[in-house]
Amino acid sequence: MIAPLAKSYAPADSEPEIRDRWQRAGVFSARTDGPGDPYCIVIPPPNVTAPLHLGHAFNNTLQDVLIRYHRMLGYNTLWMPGTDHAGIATQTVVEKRLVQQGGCRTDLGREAFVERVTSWKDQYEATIIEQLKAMGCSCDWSRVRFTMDSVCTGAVREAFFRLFCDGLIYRGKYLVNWDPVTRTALADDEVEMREVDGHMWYLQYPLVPVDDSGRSEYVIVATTRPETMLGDTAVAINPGDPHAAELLGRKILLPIVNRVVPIIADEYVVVPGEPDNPMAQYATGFLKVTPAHDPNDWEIGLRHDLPVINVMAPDATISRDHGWPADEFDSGAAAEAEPLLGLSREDARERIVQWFREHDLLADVIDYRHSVGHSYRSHVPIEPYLSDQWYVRVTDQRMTGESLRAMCPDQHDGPHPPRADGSPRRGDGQLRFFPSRYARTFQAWHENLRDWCISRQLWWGHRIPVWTLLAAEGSHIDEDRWRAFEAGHGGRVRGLYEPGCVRFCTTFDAEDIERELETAGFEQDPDVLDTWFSSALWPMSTMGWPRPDAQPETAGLLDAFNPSTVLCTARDIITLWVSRMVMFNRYFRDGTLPFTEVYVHPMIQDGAGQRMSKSLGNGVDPRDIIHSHGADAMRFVLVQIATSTQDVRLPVDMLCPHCGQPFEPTLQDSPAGYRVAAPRQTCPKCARTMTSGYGVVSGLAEPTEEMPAARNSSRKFDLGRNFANKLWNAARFALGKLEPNGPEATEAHPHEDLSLIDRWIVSRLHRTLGVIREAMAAYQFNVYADAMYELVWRDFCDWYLEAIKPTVDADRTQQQVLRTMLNAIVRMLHPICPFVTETLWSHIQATGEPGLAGVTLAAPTHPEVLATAPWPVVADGVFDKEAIETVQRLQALTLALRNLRGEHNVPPKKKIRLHVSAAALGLVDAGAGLVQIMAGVQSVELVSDGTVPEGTFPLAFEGDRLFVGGLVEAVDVNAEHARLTRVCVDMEQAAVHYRAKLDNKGYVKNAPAHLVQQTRTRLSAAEADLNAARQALELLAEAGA
RNA sequence: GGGCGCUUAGCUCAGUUGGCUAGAGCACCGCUUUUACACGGCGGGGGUCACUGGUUCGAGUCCAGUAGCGCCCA
Repeated sequence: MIAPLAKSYAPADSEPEIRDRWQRAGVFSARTDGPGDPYCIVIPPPNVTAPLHLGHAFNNTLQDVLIRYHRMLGYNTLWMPGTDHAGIATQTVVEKRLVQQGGCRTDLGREAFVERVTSWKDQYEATIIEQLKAMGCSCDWSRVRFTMDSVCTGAVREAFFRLFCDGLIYRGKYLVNWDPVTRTALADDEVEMREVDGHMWYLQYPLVPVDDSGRSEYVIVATTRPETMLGDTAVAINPGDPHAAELLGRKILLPIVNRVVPIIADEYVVVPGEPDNPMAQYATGFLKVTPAHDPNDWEIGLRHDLPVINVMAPDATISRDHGWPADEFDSGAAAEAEPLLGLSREDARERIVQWFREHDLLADVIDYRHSVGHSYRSHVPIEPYLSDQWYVRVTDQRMTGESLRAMCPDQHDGPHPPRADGSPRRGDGQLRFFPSRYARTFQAWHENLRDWCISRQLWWGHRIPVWTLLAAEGSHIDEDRWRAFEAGHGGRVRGLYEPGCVRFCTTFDAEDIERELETAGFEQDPDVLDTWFSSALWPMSTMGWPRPDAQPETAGLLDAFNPSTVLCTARDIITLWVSRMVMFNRYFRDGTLPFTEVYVHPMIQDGAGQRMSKSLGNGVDPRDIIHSHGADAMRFVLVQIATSTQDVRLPVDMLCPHCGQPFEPTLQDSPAGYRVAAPRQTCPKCARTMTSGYGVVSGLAEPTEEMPAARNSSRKFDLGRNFANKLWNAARFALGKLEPNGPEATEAHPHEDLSLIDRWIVSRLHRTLGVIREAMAAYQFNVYADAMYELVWRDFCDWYLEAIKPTVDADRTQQQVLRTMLNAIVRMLHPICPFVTETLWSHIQATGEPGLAGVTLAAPTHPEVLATAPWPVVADGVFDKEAIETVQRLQALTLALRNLRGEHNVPPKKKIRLHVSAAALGLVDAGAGLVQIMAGVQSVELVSDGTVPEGTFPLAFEGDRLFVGGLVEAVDVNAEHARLTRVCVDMEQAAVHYRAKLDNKGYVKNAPAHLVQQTRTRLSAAEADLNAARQALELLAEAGA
């Protein structure tokens, strides 16, 4: 019925069938009325921009481990899957393709373009889901969400409307990262900082004279962007500057435009010669302030209420039409600026510098290397550009205060900010970070928060649900009429009335109102919302908020699973995302948190230590690793490298698609300055060519039949593959030893009746379960993986299976221990390696009932599905300290004997003879044959003191002298002399070390008594072993003489 | 400039309240194709725990400083 196991584990033969089994059984679907406490994880939704790479595989593997582990522990689990529309990123990739094909977004039109992005999204959403399934993720696949599907859209509309009604959304001026080529705003993370060789220009600005003495006075400002001087509205000086007192209150006559601007005092200005500030060497003490074209100057402008003069058009040419006061031209003051109009930023800079030079106002120019933000799309420098944007007032105490108050008190530095009404609220103090240091990042972010600009000049995203009517030139808007309109629609629409302008925000499902508005001449805002707006709602929107019962798949979810248990993410997103989810969930759900724990895991880097990224082209597709090593191997290694401190470097190989050989790819520097695999690669084995992942992503090398895209791999995953195979073969062996058991086998096997090695392995099982329990409570994934490696490979395979080989065939009780151990091990490994364990499960089930006194392995809810099996429970009484200690001593003796065998090159099959003292004989007897089996010992005889058995070598063990015979035909005196000398040196060093400790009066006086005693014991053991080895050397000398 | 990390064997990394002569995997060197496994078994070599100082009976671990690397924020 069940085919015998193949000689080695072949993941590709198992994985598809196992996935089908899970799918058919439907065991990952959550039930809101399920038994057990809720345990819920909401997936950080991957972008639909591109397929997942190993960084995502890492993130999701850890989530799956948590989910599977808690499912087996009996929690009512939900892992909510889904994807993110990723506004600008996705729009950019699609637009890039369009341009490559000779098209253009604006030619296509908004609707057709969005359709195109949607089909891209459909493709990659499917790919991502397929990747997650291939990895074995046990998400609830009946509930997949997308940030722009109808349910999530409903949440976005509701949230926006409520914030709008509550006065938390407003419209304002904002400096955006403007890309003048594509004419859109960019998010901060889409701006690439690049080191640029530029200049620092020192410009002289004349002071407006205070008297008519005719004396010329100047201040000198330093700038890297002289062209922005056209928009200067002040010159700032540090209030601590010695010159401040005499200059404050004076005015500057701005050259070229002849604008009179004040000298103001601001702390931001760097004082020349200031120690510990590298900028001080370039500073003049005077800062030109251009609020419309520099973010820092914008802040200064706000502080001092300065005019804002924008001197550029959206294409970054100099223009008088976008905020430059007309009277400066009308009066003729700015006449000298007129020739500059229409020039590009670069040309204007040249002309302006030339003007200063000609007028003898250019004090100096020096070479200056600095970092400048560039558009990652058009690669031109970003222009900070003033425009109208929508904001969320996150600085409001209802937002940022609630977020800070959510932090658990021991992770919050100082007392929580008080709530206005002083009353405690649900969710207060419940949010905890792992590792705890990330709480500081979270707190610092909120304490320095600025309002959140949520509008984006894009087409792909949630369109802002605001309709605007502007009064026509010279006419008025009948405000009363629109107030009546608002009142007549029962709270489904909300107005914002400004002079010459009415805006309406509508709620979800208000298409009738929207049509009415459009008929009346209102236009919907063309912008879309920042992607993070919908992401911030993700823990609620996926569960159907605000109308969970409107569709069957979300009914009841919100009450059952919000707050979720833990959010798993990398640290780069704590501020952008975690904070906003906390603010929104608390705001909209009466203080309820989106999750109570945040686990921040390390980042996966490539072999050069660079972060793995979709756009960089250094990402490795998890399907490549699944192909080369199997999903379990990948997962095991990922879990094992999930430590709490270090990012993980992953050297990446390429696999030749022609001959299948792995090799290290040739690297080169990309234009953005990263180490990447050259687009075209040649196989060192077969000399044929292929394209790299970077080649494909960058478009520098299109894969063809002769030059296909190569898969990646990494030797890092060999460990996992070997481990899965090891388990497979251990199971194969064990299954061959197990006779089907009858009802009698499920009877209790009293623990004290078991043999030493059986008690030992069950004790190791008990201890391992404890280690895993503690590790998982603290999110120490690597400890879990290492504990399983140790239990399976070292304890179970190396010792237990070898030890029972001579006895297990005839010993039904031992078979029951073996059956129980195998069953427990596959359960315990299942969360990390679900495929190989699930594959073995049916075979293990077929051998009968597991279980021992004190060891409970309850039946799965679906007998054929290991994923539904309960976690093993081992009673504390089963732990046998004596068995652990005795086996440890026997292992030490075995190791000493193996070492001796190794030194003398004794063939594995050759048996040796052991002559021991009474004390050692007791130990060997307690082992009931363990040493004999493990060290290839044929006979053990008692030897009386002082006699040396014929043809033997002495061996120091626990201070005793044992003798080993049958090692070799003829004694190699030199080799043995060398070995014994080495033992003497080792033991002497040890003795010296311990003696020094004990000679230290402070140690004996202050250290805990048990440690001092331990040191004494170790000293005497080392001394005894040293003596034994010395005597052996003497004997050897006599024998050699 | 501020914040958070990191520096331990040739490589990639563990080492949780200070306490075994500092560990693992890979790589390397021997031996080994033994009826679970060569994706294996057995043995071995290999480290001034970045550097300097301090606290302590005792420091890879705590404190201060120095150097180098990385990330986040400005």
